[in-house]
Amino acid sequence: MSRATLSRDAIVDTTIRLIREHGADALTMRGLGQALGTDPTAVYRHFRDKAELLRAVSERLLGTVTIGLPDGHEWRPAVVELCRRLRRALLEQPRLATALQFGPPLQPSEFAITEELLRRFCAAGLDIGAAALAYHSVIELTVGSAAIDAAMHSMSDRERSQQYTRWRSVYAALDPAEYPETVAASAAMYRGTAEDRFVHALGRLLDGLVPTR
Amino acid sequence: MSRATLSRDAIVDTTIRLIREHGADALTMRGLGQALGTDPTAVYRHFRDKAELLRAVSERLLGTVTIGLPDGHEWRPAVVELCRRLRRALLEQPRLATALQFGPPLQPSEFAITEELLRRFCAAGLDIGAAALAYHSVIELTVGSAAIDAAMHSMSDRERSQQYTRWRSVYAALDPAEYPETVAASAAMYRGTAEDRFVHALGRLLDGLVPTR
DNA sequence: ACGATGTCGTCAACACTGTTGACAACGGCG
DNA sequence: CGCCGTTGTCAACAGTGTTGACGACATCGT
Repeated sequence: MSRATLSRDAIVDTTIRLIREHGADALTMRGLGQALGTDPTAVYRHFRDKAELLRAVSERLLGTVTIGLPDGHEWRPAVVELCRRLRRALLEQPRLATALQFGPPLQPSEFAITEELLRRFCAAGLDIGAAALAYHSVIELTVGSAAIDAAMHSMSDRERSQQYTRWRSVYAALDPAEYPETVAASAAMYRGTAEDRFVHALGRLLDGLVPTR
Repeated sequence: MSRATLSRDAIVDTTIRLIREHGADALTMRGLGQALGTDPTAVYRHFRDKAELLRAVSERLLGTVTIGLPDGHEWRPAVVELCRRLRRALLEQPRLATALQFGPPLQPSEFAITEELLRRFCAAGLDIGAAALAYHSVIELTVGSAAIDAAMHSMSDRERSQQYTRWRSVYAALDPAEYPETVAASAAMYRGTAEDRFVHALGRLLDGLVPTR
């Protein structure tokens, strides 16, 4: 049992790996210690508590969102791509959605995301106030899509499609007298991937936010 | 120490009260038992586990969403009002957002919400497939707005506005060279109430979802 | 070169969580 | 009356995040 030496980066690495493999809820300090090959409490030499560790994890995940974005003067593909990436990052860590509201020790990567979105909306012709509103709107949609899809995200493609099918059949089996539209729409519910549905919703939201004069 | 007799309804009542007073995270079975004046484990005679109790809580909260909705042939005010109510219900129990994805023992009140939204979208002239997409879009936005606002919701009005102000000053204090738009928009960020911002976003989303031919 | 200093992994323990099984008091039924 | 199922009580278990004392190690100043 060699005395492995840790670092913040190494801890964040295996934390993300564990979350990817077993889900965020299954992340435990003891399990983390075992995966690191050290005593669980060794992590506390590098992070004050679990919350700070998770903040570092979110910072790592959010850091990849804004890099290498398409840089043309077309605002819309850039916004869509940024939101897709943000959604994927949020999906990796469901609690991250609520952790966004932790008050003014904000993460640098969050500032980068905010700046990028505001810049694109201004480039689209919105004044600064409308850009701020658009920013809030887009973030809310993205967070919501990630939150709803979070539970399904840990399943395999096969399981997920099975789940969607089961879902649809539940809708289809409702009493047509009480839920006529739901029964009629059952085949169309949860169609395609969750990301497809999100991109569609985002497109309609952008249509409404940036009127094509 | 009189042997108080419980019921599912009474347990759900005080559970909601505790969540309202101390937040959902602070809800513990021992605390619940104390508030009920019984042994904590007595709750397990009425609910299999904490998850089932929370499902009953969400069913109770979601049940109020669809009742007494404005019933004219104008679809838009009805959709907005329903989403506002849904958002408020979700705010009361943050975990409820993710709990929505718990698979086919769905709650009756969820079906009622789905049916109502689909009906209104069909009344707005959408075909059934577009109505399903609109349903998903609107739900995602509502859940996201609730999730983001959840942390602030437990604070008093005074605390909340202080928090918003602090937030804005953090944005304003950023390096203008690196984050020009954010600094410029700082005064416009988090303006008004969170519900105002949500209603605005929902309006723009509906504009995009239901084109005015 | 060597002792001091501070970093960092280890171990035991604490307070807390949800949950279970044995026990007993109670009320309704034959 | 006597039985029995319902339901509150109690002790206990496994698991969680976290803390403080301990000790090995590397680094640094003289």
